[in-house]
Amino acid sequence: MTDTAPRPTLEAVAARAGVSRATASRVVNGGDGVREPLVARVRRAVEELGYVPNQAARSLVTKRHDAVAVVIAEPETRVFADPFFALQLRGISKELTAHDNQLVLLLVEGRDDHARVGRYLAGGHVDGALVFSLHLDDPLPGLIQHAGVPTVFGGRPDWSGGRSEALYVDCDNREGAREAVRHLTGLGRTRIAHITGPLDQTSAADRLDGFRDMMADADPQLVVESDFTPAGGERAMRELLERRPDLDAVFAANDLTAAGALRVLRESGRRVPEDVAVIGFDDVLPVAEQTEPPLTTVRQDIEEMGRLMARLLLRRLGHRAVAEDAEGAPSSVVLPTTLVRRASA
Amino acid sequence: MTDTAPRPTLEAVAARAGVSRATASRVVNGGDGVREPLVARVRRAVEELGYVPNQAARSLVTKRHDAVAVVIAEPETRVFADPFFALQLRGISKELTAHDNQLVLLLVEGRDDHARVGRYLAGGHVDGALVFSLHLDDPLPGLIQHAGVPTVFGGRPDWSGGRSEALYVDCDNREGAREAVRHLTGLGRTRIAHITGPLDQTSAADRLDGFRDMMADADPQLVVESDFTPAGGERAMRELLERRPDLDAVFAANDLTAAGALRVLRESGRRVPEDVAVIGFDDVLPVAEQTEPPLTTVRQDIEEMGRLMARLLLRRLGHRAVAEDAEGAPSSVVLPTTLVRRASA
DNA sequence: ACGGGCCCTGTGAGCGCTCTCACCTCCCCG
DNA sequence: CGGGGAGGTGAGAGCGCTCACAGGGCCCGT
Repeated sequence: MTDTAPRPTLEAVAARAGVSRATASRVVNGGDGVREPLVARVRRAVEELGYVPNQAARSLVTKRHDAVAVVIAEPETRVFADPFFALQLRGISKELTAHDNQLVLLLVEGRDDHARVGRYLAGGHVDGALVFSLHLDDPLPGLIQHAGVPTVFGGRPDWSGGRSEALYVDCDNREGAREAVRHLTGLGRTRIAHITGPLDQTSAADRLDGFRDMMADADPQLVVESDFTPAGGERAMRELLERRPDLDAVFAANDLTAAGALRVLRESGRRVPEDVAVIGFDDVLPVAEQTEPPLTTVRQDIEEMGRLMARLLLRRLGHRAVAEDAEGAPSSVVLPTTLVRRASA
Repeated sequence: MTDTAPRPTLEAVAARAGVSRATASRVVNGGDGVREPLVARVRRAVEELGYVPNQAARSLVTKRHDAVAVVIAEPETRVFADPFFALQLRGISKELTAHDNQLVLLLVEGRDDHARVGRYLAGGHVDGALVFSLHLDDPLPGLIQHAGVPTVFGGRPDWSGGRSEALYVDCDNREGAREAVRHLTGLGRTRIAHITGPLDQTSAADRLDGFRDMMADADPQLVVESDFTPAGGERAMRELLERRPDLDAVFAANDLTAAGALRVLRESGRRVPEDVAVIGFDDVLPVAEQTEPPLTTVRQDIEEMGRLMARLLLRRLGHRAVAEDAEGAPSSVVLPTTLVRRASA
């Protein structure tokens, strides 16, 4: 089956163009230092033969793979409900594609899987890795560190102390949260609740910190931990309503959670935003625009974050075309957030 | 930077174990035909040295890559709103991982991108491809055909005539649609509307066919084309309500569309399911369970479909471990659907 | 007790590419 | 008009692995 004729080699191209393999190679790799007539002849031979370089052979000698692994460590919960990763992936894909790098997707499914991923990364199959969604106790960073694979993290990784040189791209979760609360207080709300994300993730923890920055002496009852899912949002909202039926605003740690909260509020007969103002985080369009009422939320440019992650990694890997538009050593990036006003607050 | 010590080679392992490179290789690849004491010695050497085979060198001689491309050709619309692809990806990832294959993700972003993908596939970087979401006029199948890359499609590809040997995995869209309508008529509904998906996709077309099978002489006004998105669902529902305010049921081509329709119905003051029964398709949990009311829908096992696609491809590629549990030539698979009753119909 | 065969192990070639280095051509300057 | 140098090109090695094949030990049959 699939008995494709053997693909032409550089040798064949060289022969057809009447040059040496070395010259053919030079042309294929940009053609610097080869005189014009030869360049043209080789190019034509490539064309006619439909030559495509054998990446394996090339990697064998260059030790580069032009491939980057994307590690997503949390398929259970978020990935499939939240367009968040999909958007980042898209940004990453665009950037990698633009620089002729491949995207190898590694979905980590469970505890044992970490070992597999570690082995893979250590195996030197890819030039670098883009890693997402680390929980506090995640063994992955350690493994990666050990593997010595250049890495950029999506979201500030949490490793209290040490290894602070890790590169990451994040949005300013803390300031975004402050902005949300500021908006709520600006609306005259005083009994503002916060439904957090899983606090073993820095994004959730940072947002909580931002909330506390503004609400230092609020009733601790007004904060309840959740998990970034709609169902979790519902649960948290019910809990909140029970504890403090008089609350007049809710800052949910992400849009999905807000959607769940909104539903419970409606059930309970509250009007949004009249009785309770609700604000989310992320501005994931299909969610934020489709809630009832449409969600006021803190926007982060997710796709751009993906793009930046890829760009950072490529620079870290010394990719020429990427390095030129930015000098100096690559460093982590924290993007600003913006408040998007819709109807819910 | 990242000046990792050079990774050990097979040569090093062989030396340490006191055997030849060939024997070391045999052990690394399963150890058949090597006597026990040697196997153990080599294994230990591998362990101690932390040896990982160089995939590039291996591929260079075997011409296998143990990597499969996943091509998703529609990032604009669905991928990011619909957990559909994410779920399939997960199934695919699990299956590939189980057989030590890598997943190379190719997101196709536009017209020009097709060429890039075609080139990549033709380049022989991967052993096979899993391709999603083909529109009628998609050039991709042609390119792939041309590239001679073993491929399995997600969803029945549409190429009227020819190339019918193409492998695919799909659910029984037509029968699923019939089942939906059957349920609705069973509820005593007679003025049943259908909001389709984009009709240049076979899944949408097949569902429409199924609808027509049951509603042969329905008012053609009751069918309106949409695009599988919530916003599209809203638009379609409004249109429908204008055309036939007396409709008493809606079969939406997917859950997202149904969610949009539900919202418009509520706005218009209709009660669901009392005034209008609504049924979706897919049973994408975060959507179907979270609508108001929860959505009755036609379930397809999306993750399983992904798993099957991968398995089919692996068999097609002659993967031993996969071939054993199924005899004969691999053939396309059409999975049954099941009706999931919730509150909306 | 001896030869044939089988099983196991090692040797060597070569996958397709890049890269170093030597060589050769031409140009320019003295 | 000749020599030095720069720029262009080619030869050859070798990346790390697998695979065909050769060769050597051991067991069995007679």
